[in-house]
Amino acid sequence: MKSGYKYSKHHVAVDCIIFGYEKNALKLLLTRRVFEPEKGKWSLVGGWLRENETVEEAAARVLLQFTGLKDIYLDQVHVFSDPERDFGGRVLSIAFYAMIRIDQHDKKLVEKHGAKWWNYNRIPDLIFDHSEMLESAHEKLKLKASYELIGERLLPSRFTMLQLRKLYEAIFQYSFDPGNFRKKVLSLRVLKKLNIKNTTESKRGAYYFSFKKKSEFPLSDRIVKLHNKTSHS
Amino acid sequence: MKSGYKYSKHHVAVDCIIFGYEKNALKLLLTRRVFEPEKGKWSLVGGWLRENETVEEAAARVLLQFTGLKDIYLDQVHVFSDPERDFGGRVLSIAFYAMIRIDQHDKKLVEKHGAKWWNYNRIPDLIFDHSEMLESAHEKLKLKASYELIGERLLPSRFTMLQLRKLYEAIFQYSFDPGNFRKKVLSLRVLKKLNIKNTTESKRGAYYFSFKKKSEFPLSDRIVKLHNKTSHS
DNA sequence: ACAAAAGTGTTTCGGCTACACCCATGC
DNA sequence: GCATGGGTGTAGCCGAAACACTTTTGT
Repeated sequence: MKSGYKYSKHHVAVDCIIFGYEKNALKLLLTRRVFEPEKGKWSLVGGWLRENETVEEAAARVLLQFTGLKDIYLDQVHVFSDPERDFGGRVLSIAFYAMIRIDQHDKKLVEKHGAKWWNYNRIPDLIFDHSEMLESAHEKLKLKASYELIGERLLPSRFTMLQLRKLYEAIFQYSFDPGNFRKKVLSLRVLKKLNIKNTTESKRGAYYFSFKKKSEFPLSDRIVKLHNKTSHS
Repeated sequence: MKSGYKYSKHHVAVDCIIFGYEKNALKLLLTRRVFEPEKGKWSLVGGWLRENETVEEAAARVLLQFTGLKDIYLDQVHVFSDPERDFGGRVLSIAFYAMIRIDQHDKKLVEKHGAKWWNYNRIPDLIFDHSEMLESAHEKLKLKASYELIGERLLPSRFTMLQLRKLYEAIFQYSFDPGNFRKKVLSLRVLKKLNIKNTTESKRGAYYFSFKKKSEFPLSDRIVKLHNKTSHS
């Protein structure tokens, strides 16, 4: 592509921290690096940025290639740009984190690329600064999860309150009070209770929930409090 | 610099959203673009990434060049990478926001570069996607200011509670209750009251405050609550 | 006298926490 | 019967919000 600029150019990569959730455990998709340097070592899933795409498109392309999934949730984490970070030369890397539903992805693609899902609390050593990227991504995930109820992109389409809570406990490494967690989550009015019970995880059986679609949100939820609010002068 | 990689390379720029604060108003440093395309139009302060520096170093270099200041607070905002975003060719831009004390910077440098401080609510049209960058930076600034007391890097070394509150009101575009704001801020225990009064902004006079240095934080502040806390199993 | 900011006190409200308690059921 | 998760209720605490009120001083 043409460019009128005459300054130095740089290799740019995207690296994806791909979170998944299965069997009450937070997971991460890692791959063995297929070229030198550090060939064969465990690495985040990444790829090179091409001429005519945004970094988001590059990350989505990499995700598609490794999981067969489109329209995956992606969010920029940070740019890592230490000139020495990649032993093979100066490479900027833009880290993204993604959330995918493990039950939906293409396992054969994962195998084909020599990738593997790892339990989040047993991650092997990673190349370069990938551990640092992972940590930043985890922080960002926690921030997001503290602002809004996540799970729609990690859990199966229906799930019990226990499964949702275990997801949060895995993300925050913290035990939440079951009753309080339930009340808080339900107060957000983003879930709907299904008339189906899961009986595999408890004797009594627990109702399944799913995330409401946009069209299912009632229009009449309270918009403003009924008393005065200080407004800007 | 040597590189073993054989993939396409990209122009990479940094653009800085430089916040300042003066006369009870939030300000932004903008410059006139000095080369084509869009020469002469208002733009964020930016520069090209060089071979042997991080993007943070590039941003700091640009800041030094425009303000004469070192050790400025800088934080990554977002990467903007639409192939069409820069009319002159494919350029990735990494946006940073910075906070500087207007009273400390070198005004001659600003003039020399044809830059100018703008009142935040009267920003002119900006080139490319710079308005979008600005908006993202503002969001990020608000997030930071909601988590911790900022002002140390924007206000003079001593300031009144009124000045601090006006800063927050400028950032959030919202009027805060003076009494409640004061109590909240003081409860954070990060400010110290000086024995000097400012009498220019009120008849009665208001004590100056300054941010505590690290060494001034008491070691004996309560660390944990004295009752049990649910811990992770 | 009055306006305007400084600074303190008080009441109310809502959300979070801890925890008690009953339910349903498989073992 | 008992252990386990499901699910509901409630008392206490704490911080935010609203707002009253006193102080000080320049005009």
